[in-house]
Amino acid sequence: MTSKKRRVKLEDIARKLNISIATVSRALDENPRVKLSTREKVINAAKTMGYMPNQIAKSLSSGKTNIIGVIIPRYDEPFFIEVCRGIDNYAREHNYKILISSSRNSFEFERENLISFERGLVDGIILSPTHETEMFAHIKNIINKGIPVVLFDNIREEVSGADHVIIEDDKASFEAVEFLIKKGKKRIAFIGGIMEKKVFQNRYKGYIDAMKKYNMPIHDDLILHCKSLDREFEDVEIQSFLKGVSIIPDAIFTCTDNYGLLTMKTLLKMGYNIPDDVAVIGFGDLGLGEVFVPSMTCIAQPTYEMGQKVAELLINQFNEPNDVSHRKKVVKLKTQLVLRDST
Amino acid sequence: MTSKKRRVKLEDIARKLNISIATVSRALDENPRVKLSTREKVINAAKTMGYMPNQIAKSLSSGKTNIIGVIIPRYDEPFFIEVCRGIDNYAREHNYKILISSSRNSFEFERENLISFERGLVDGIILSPTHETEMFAHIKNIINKGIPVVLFDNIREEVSGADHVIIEDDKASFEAVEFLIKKGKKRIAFIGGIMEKKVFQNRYKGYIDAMKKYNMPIHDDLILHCKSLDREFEDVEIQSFLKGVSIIPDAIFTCTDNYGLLTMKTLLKMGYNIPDDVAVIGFGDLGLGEVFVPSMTCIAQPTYEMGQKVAELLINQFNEPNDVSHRKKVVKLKTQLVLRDST
DNA sequence: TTAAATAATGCAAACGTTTGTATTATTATA
DNA sequence: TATAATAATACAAACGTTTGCATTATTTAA
Repeated sequence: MTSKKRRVKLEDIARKLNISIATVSRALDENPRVKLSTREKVINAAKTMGYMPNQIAKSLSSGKTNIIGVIIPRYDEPFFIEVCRGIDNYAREHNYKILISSSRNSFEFERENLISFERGLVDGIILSPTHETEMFAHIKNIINKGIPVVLFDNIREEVSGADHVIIEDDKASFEAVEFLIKKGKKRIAFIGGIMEKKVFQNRYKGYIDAMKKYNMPIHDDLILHCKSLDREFEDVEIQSFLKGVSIIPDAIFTCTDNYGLLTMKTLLKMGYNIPDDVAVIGFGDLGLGEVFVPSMTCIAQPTYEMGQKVAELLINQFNEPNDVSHRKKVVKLKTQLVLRDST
Repeated sequence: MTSKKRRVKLEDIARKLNISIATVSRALDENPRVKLSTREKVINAAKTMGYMPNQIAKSLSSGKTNIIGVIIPRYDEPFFIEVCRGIDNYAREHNYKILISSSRNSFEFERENLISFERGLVDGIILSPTHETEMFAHIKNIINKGIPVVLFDNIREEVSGADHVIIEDDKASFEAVEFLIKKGKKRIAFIGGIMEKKVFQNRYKGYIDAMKKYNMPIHDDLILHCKSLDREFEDVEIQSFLKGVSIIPDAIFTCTDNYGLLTMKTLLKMGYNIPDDVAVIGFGDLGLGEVFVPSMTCIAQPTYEMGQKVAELLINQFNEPNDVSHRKKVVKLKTQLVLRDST
């Protein structure tokens, strides 16, 4: 077993064929400057010698890594994974790879991740800010260094120089609540998440706006801003909310799929009939809403498309004159109410 | 707005302080060879000048990228994401990043991904082979080039030179079926996946072994090897299976969480009571088994731990004498039957 | 006070490419 | 056949680090 570990490099091919490294490089690039016969010789030699270009050397030389850095708050949320899938798909079609890292819902980790991406490993960054992220200085800092950035989902503050992709959260929840009202529901409860997240602010706003527009009484008692970040505790919180309400709601608008499912679970266990006693709507429509019995009416987000859009914007930035110090594109994606058995 | 785009590099610091690049490099490395006062001057200058090391140059020079390549068959399966989370966690603690790519359930993509990882961007590779993967030549090829490889989950053939991490699939399903038998179930159905996947072969084997051990009649009619790779079609397949069975089962052992949930959904819609008419067991225990009503008994896999283990093995390989041409460690992880309302 | 020992720093090659410019080889033109 | 034009190739710097070895500065010992 001859342990020939050394990688074949351009130099090896060059020496073997008695030509220069530059010619080898250009031949493999199909550069018309090298004679056809030479090119063929080189390509053949490369193949038989098992040549593989060194990506790192290429990157150092060209100043491009063809890697996109992606920072998401967490892995265990289908929404983010689906966005990543969209990013990956678009990126690969354009010859980019993606390097995902999780900020674990922590501003500090987000900052660290961003800093580590400043080390030249990535050509640009896609970021979904944490709920803890209040100051955007770390992001602006990156932008000032000339690294393209696109933000999505939970953006509390518009950042000059970065593109933004968001969902029409307020409009979506307005419509969902309006739908419940038009169905004749009188006591519509709201289950949302931490108000530090812009998306939850907006979804709450949509709820309030719809209620006001139709002159529905707003009971604080029917409103829960879920504080947990962990499924297990969400469950506990929702259970104690539902068991403690003074007025029994006849519909519940929830701000995530998971809130919706947990709500339905608890309602069923409490003996309520869905949708006759209580109707439930979820938000997201990733995965299980369709499988649950009864199936759950959801606001469907174009999650995969969001990923694609985000990647598209970033890659466009790569090709723009990098002088544009105040680029700022905001893309709002539409949602759709998918009706199922829970309403 | 002065558009100073050029990155600060070691040379800039060196020039500013009138010292050599080598000293700057060593100072930032806290190398004791440089005088404390110099080191401090350098560190200060680096900070005020906003120096960020160039990862690519570092990698080229050191021959290490500190990136681990991960290839999974698909993103939209919580199992793989959870494994990745485990990998990421362990990797980060050891100063590695992970670069995930999906083979999209295609052998061809798997091969392409592997080849792209041969270009020196990653220090090692973690791979979960596709169901299409029959020949392991592409993997052996990588190993022969001296790139450390660890395989997990669906391994049809042991690959000399790579570590393996798998679940005790056969044992797990044996125990689950045994549990059903001891509960007095007489007509236990089986819903598995494509038999090209080793994991499904093993889970089927466990079912058969248990049935044989307890002299239970095995009806082909009660066995479904689901062919779909897509949730939507899985649903259709399972529905038509359940509606078409000649004997009504009193228990169904299913080989994934999703099969289990879809089974329960269809049973409920058909008017059966779970678990009184039919008991159901799922496999995986990621996510929704607990939320469904009734909650689903599952075989729980140590998925996150699997990721950690896989990463650990790979990183260990990095530190081994790279001469070991026939290393091969096989790690089998234990499962646990989690009892819930569906049985 | 000088040689020897040690501490601090600098030089330059190496990592494997790309690419502008210089050089050489070949063909076309007169 | 000499010369201009063009085609093919080679040279060498650059990308930003790391690191073995050489050199210079400083301290210690005699």
